[in-house]
Amino acid sequence: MEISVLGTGLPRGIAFRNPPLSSSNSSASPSAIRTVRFQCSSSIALTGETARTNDGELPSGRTTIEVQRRTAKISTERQAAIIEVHQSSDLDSTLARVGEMLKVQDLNAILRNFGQLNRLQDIPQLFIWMQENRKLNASSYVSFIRFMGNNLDASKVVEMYNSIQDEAAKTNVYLCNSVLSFLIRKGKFGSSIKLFKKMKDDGLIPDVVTYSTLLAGCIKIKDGYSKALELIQDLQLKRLRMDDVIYGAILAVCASNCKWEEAEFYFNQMKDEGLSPNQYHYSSLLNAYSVCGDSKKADELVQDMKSAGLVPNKVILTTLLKVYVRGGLFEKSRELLTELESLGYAEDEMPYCLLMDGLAKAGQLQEAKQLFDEMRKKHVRSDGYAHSIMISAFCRNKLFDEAKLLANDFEATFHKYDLVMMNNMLCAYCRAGEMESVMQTLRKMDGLAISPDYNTFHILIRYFSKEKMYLLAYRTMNDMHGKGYQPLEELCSSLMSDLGKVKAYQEAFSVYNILRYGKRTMCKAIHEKILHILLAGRLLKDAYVVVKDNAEFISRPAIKRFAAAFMKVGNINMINDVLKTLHGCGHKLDKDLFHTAVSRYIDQPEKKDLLLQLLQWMPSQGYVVDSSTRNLILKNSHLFGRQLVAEVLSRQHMKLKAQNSP
DNA sequence: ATTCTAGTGG
Repeated sequence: MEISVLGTGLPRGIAFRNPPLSSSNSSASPSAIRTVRFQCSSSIALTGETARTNDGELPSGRTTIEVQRRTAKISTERQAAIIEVHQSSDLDSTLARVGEMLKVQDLNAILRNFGQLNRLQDIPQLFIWMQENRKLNASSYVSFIRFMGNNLDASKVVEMYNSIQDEAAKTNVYLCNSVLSFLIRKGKFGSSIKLFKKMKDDGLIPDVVTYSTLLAGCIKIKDGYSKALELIQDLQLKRLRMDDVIYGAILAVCASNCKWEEAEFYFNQMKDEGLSPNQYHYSSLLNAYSVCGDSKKADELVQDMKSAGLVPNKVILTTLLKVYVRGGLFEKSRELLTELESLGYAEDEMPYCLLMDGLAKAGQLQEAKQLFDEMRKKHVRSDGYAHSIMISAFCRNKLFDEAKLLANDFEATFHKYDLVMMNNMLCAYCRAGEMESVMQTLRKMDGLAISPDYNTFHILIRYFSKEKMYLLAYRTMNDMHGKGYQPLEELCSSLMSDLGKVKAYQEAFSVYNILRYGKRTMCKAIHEKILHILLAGRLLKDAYVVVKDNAEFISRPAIKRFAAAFMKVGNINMINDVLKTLHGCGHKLDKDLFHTAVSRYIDQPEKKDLLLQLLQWMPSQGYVVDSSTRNLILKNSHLFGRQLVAEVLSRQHMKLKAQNSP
């Protein structure tokens, strides 16, 4: 059974990978014919009699002869071994038995066939055997990455690439391109650039495909345009010519970075160089026009394209719709949507979503809802985006019950979730006050291993705060911070106050620190705010840190409150430090502070050294104790050594006289 | 023999 599947599977594979080779195309290039020849030989090697009887699938006579000659070269044992591996139910033992006989290209052919048949268990098993037995080349890696695709982890692929010993494979441009492309598909643009540099150091000579691969990565990153320019520069330095795919990529980068003028520039430049724009180029330029909502330019471009003999396809017309929507031309958008419907281009939700979202954001929520209902009545295929748009639109317009109903409907209808959808639903449930649903959604996220992002955390912290669950809000914020997200200052500030109100002083201080160590600039009033909270909680050591670091932003009365509190109940070992610091910050210390400090020392005579230090320091800064404090000291001078006390006090007295005499 | 370019949601 599998043999016949293979026999028809391969030629289809060729047609898919190499569109110009389809049977309708009579002008295949010599190199293209080579491609066919090779594919057919492996097809026959794998299929034996079956494919040969199927003459209709084979190309011209000359090629057929070529195929027969090649087939003859393959020993019957090898053919048998290939078939055996392919049909094996226990790959490892089969390979152990007959693997020796197989050549790398045989194994590669089997690997590709496994890929085309989507035999996802067998691919890695065969590949690992090939690795362990060193029977693989660049092509093997390429096929492995291509067919395992989404099932591979980015870091694993990098690891695999780094562990390649074979120098030729390691700098093989196809293999490098395919690794880079894989990383970019996984959203790891940074890693791909890093790896690209390393590959070049190791001897890779990049080609235009390498550059179009990397350029494609610039589409989805911030500041992608300047990164793209660097790549273009690099490419020109290497004397590589920009081809149509490169132009397609840079146009897409321009569009996604809101650079419609630059897009126009590249579009004209490619025409000047004699390249004819295709649907990709037109659609990217159109997309660039959608940024500025310039429907006039867009209409002209579509005309231009038609005169060039191109028929606007689904993507072009959908992008045109996007331009109209961005331009606020809802009448025209409606008409175009109807046209899309009649062309069969509105079978899934995308064009509806574009218009719906545009309407909702333009304040026409009712019209958006009508379109949503209309879309559902027509049973338009949906992955839930339409729901997502309407839920967030309802939330924006504070129609939380409607949002909640739609979130419920989503859960009942769809069973595929992503982070954005989860955030949307959380937002709806939170704003509608549905605690049970909130918790359920969180559990669901956990189960699906969808990790929360910045928005998720913000939604939750706001909600928990609103419900007066401040400690939960605090724990959530801590979690957020631990995951590397910096919460908004206003959110921190209000949570800090709320925590203070429920006497969670330590937690309030943690929130303050999250803010303080995360941001360079913050509202100056926040320091005084946390100071009051810390004083209320008698967290004087922490309060001292705040005062010391931010004295310039704290009002005089607040500093005084802090000083008084610290003298009264702060750590006795730090009293002198605190006084010196406050003085150093330009705050004049009043007599009551010294009185309280001295009383503390008298209560704990073992700290006599600190008292003497204080009394010695005072006159050097122009301070003297008042008479009641002086009497207090004298009364207790036996505790500290009469002689010493007398000396320091007389020094203060002389200072006082010196101050008063002129 | 293998690598690359276009349109949605917070």
